[in-house]
Amino acid sequence: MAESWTSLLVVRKPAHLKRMLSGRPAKALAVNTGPRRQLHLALHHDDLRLTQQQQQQRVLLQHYRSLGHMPFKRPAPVPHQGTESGGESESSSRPPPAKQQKTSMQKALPDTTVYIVQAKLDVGGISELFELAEHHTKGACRNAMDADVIITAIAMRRRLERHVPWDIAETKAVVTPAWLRDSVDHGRALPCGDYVAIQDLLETTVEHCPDCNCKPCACSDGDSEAATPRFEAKQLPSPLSSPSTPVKQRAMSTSTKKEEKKPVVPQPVPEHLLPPDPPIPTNLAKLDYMSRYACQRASPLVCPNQALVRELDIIRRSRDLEGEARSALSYERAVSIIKAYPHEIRSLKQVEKLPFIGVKITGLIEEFLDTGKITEAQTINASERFQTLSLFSSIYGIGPSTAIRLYNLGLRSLNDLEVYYGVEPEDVALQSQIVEVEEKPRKPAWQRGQHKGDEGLGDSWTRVALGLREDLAKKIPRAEVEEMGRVVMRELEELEPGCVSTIVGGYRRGKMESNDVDIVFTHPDPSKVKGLCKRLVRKLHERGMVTHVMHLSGFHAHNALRTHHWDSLEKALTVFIMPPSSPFHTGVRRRLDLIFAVPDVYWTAVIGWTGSIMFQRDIRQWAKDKHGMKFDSSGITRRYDSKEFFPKTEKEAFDLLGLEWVEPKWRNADL
DNA sequence: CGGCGTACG
DNA sequence: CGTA
DNA sequence: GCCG
Repeated sequence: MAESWTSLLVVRKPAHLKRMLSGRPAKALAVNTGPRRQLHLALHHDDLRLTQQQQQQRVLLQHYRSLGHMPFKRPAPVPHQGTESGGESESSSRPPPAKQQKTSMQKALPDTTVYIVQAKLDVGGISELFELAEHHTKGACRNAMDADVIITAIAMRRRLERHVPWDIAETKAVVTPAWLRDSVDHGRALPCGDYVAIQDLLETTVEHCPDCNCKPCACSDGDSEAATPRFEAKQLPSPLSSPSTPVKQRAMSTSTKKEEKKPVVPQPVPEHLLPPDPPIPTNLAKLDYMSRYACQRASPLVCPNQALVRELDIIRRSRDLEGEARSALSYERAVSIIKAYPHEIRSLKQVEKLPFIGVKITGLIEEFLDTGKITEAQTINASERFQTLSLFSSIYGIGPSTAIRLYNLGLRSLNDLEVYYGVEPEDVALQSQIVEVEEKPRKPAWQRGQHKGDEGLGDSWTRVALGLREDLAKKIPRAEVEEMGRVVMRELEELEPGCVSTIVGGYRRGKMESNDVDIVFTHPDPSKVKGLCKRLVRKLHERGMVTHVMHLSGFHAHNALRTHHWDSLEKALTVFIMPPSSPFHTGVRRRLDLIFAVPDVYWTAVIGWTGSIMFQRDIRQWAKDKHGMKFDSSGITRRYDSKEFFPKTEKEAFDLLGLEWVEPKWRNADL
């Protein structure tokens, strides 16, 4: 069913290239137009000898270079990083860009109000147009109806109709972005006929063009808020919380102040769906750092033995990458138990009694106590193999198995991967603009790869992921996480007033920087929730804030007798980009996960998505071992009679399982 | 020696 | 297999 | 790799 809007948008590096696409006719370009196809074929066979592979690689690389494009700079293969708690130093945490400089120059179009259709524009283009609009016109308005001129990169009527009602479009000049640029350059409105965006609208566009004679502006002043591309966002510099305090968002019951006509009383959100006020403190004395369950321990973000834990985690990651999942699990547990140990470890005796510390790991700790390091970890970390596998599996969609396969093929760098997956120089250039890719009914990865066959080498999905990596590798500062929450909430509020949300994930556990943003939503009225996820994603997508949808699922309720209610959640895994109107706009794309839960399972969803992974795992384990209950993010079920429990608050869920209350900031059971 | 969290695409 |  |  109409997945048309689900199409993926590939947006890249708008910065310096955006000018280039100005006059060009809007045109969708397939990612997979590969004159390079043949070249891939040579690589499709797994069974080629390795040396042969490497030769192929070399040939490709040479070819690549001969094209004269040095495929954009890559962040140096992260030597691994993260020092102490204050180990940012990333360029990512730069302050929000100062708002555009107010020029006092004469406006080229002082009486013209424009409406900018963001669809099909890349971020750079959007922000450029908004800036032009702000500086050189009367302003950009929020509703097409209020504008004199509509600016769009869309060329097809059907497509435009999704964003602007046709009958309104017929009363405006509808032009391409080039019109605004050129008009600004010329210091006056140019004839719109030359820039008409959609042929069907040529006549009306000419008729309503603000060139030559000055028509009265149609944009009502009543819409002052929208007239200048919003400054509201910066109003609230997020007094939100101290770094380690978890933050939940309240539904802003004050939605649209102008519309209060209906007897639809803005019914207050039920207390229990909001975070407890005052927050519930953790009784550390009741927790037990010796417990086998992470959910019974207090695990701080940074522990007294952080250096040791980091060494062990290197080994853990290595085991994971090498496919030794079980071994990795043991290291994970060891890390976890040490993370909760409240003192600096000075002697082996302190450690020997801890669970999950066996022979092997005791030995490693002993070495660490003696020498301050663990040789095995150092060796691993210094190895090309480890560094490369880490790098490869940092790409979304590439896990340990694929990483090893690629490594065995002789690939070593992202550049190699790009060649292998057929990212071409022209693609790189293309990435500055919008590229549409059909959402293909692609077979899942586990069905390809089964030895021989096509391996899905030219897999456009992986290419997209490669292109995104540079951005997604960057950490997200807390303040930006909060802004993302606000921005998304604002859109949701327009869609369905009265929603409640909690930003979960590492952010909620107090991390200063996050790798992604997870938000759990609900609405007091359960019937309002169904389909909301898709609707929100669609809206964000139309607004240009969601550029990719990597996964989208609705809930199947308790249908098949198979497994009961599994997934009474809707979730969307997306790529988000801050709108240009936000003071936090940087153009860096971020992973954003949206989870919609009916109110009954809201708090279990929040618990589940708050993590950490080990904490979550052990909650499940605890629920099973001690209570014969099954816990997951969509509910708590008693195993013998399948009775479901729906805790009304987060604390109630802990009570139900006989667990001491543990604040999110004490749930950092993983490194 | 079996089990290690669990579900989904 | 990869992701949450 | 560790536990029961």
